[in-house]
Amino acid sequence: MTATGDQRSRRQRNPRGQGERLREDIIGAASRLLEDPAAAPLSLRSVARAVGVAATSVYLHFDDCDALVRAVAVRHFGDLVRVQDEAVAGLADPHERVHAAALAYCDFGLAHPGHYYVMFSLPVPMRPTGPDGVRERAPGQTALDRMGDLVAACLGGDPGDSATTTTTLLIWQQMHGLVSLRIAKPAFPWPPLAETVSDVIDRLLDGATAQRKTEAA
Amino acid sequence: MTATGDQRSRRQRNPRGQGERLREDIIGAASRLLEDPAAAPLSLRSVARAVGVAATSVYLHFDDCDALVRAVAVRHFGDLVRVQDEAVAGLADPHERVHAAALAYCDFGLAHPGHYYVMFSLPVPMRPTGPDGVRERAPGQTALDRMGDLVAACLGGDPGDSATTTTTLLIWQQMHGLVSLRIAKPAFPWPPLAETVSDVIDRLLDGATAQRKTEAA
DNA sequence: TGTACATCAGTGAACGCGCGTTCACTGATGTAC
DNA sequence: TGTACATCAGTGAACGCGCGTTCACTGATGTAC
Repeated sequence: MTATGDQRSRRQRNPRGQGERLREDIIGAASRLLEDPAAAPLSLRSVARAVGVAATSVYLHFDDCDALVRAVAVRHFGDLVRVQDEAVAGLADPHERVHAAALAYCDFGLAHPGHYYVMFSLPVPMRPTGPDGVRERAPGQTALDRMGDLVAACLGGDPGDSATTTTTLLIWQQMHGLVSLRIAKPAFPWPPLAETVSDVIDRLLDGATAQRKTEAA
Repeated sequence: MTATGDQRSRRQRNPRGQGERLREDIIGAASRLLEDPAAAPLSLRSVARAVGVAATSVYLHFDDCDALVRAVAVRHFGDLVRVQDEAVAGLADPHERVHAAALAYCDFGLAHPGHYYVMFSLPVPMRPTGPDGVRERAPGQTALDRMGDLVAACLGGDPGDSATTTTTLLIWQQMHGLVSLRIAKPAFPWPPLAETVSDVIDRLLDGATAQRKTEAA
């Protein structure tokens, strides 16, 4: 119980040149408020209250609530990529690597349902154009590309070929369906997670190799 | 342009004994307001305005906004079952029937993204207990059971056996992932719908028969 | 070394709005006697 | 046949609340001369 543990107290002003630290604090507080997927929608004032700052101060770093939510999503997309990278780090077998990455994805989503919801379900467009009107890279693209590399290694193809991209998309859709349904319907009698993931990844990968054989014949 | 087309006009009171018709009108108006998944969250007052009725009149039929949203979801779960039944009606081949039902599910979700969102993504619990405290049947259960029957016919098993329920769940998760990601990420370069559905349903069904062979050997 | 000025990192009061919820009320239509 | 009463299907004003957004302001810290 330190003094900084009291979120309602007024926070001390940052020293000169450190104004960007408030930006990070705001993203952190918004992230905490978004942890519960069933909580009330985020408001500028609730974030300001959680940070211990005047409501107007949020405007110093974010145009509006959507911009803040996008920043939270971007931060957690980074976390997701990191978690998946760590999950496959010690593994050599390509199949094992795909299984591990898929399971890590599901674990991440189910451990942070509110953040997962913000990343993949909230109808807030992901900054389709940058400040110069230039189309930016979608923040989740890196996670998908990583999975594409793992699948390519598994199927013995290039990350860009048709079988790989198709199978990668199917895996993504499957993992997303699994996670978001478990979040939305917690009362449903879901089977154990690891078995389901292992089973379905095998089916999707086997389907790709079966198609390759048919095409070759 | 009839007089009834003006949603802002005050509506005429129902005749005696027909008070339940307002309930249907409220559900209809709420459904229309929920059509756009990116629209503002439903409010009692917006619904009352759309129906042309005083805000307090909504209370005559619904305890709160969540109860109304649940009623909208239940109505559309009924539509989903109907659409899937129609899709398989003329088909005899068990594989074709699963494919048709899966495609109908996706078409339904993509044609009504806002309603799909309310049914499967909104964190409003689906009336977990009835008025007597008795646990009620989840409104989406019928749709899932129907798919279970189709899959059972395809795999040559019972609707309740392990291979069937597992495969049915995987198909549901895949369809849900496909639909909800296309709704949430419309800018992504998605492949043609029918081909994707056909491909992945084959992979998931083939995986089940492959497992059965392995177990038998 | 002093001092005027600029910049930085915010603050605080005020606004109008839509919301959920409450309360007493209304006016048409049926029904008992 | 008349009339008092009950019921039905709503209405309308009012409340307090939290919200996004605006505007001018503050007070500490640096910097030019």
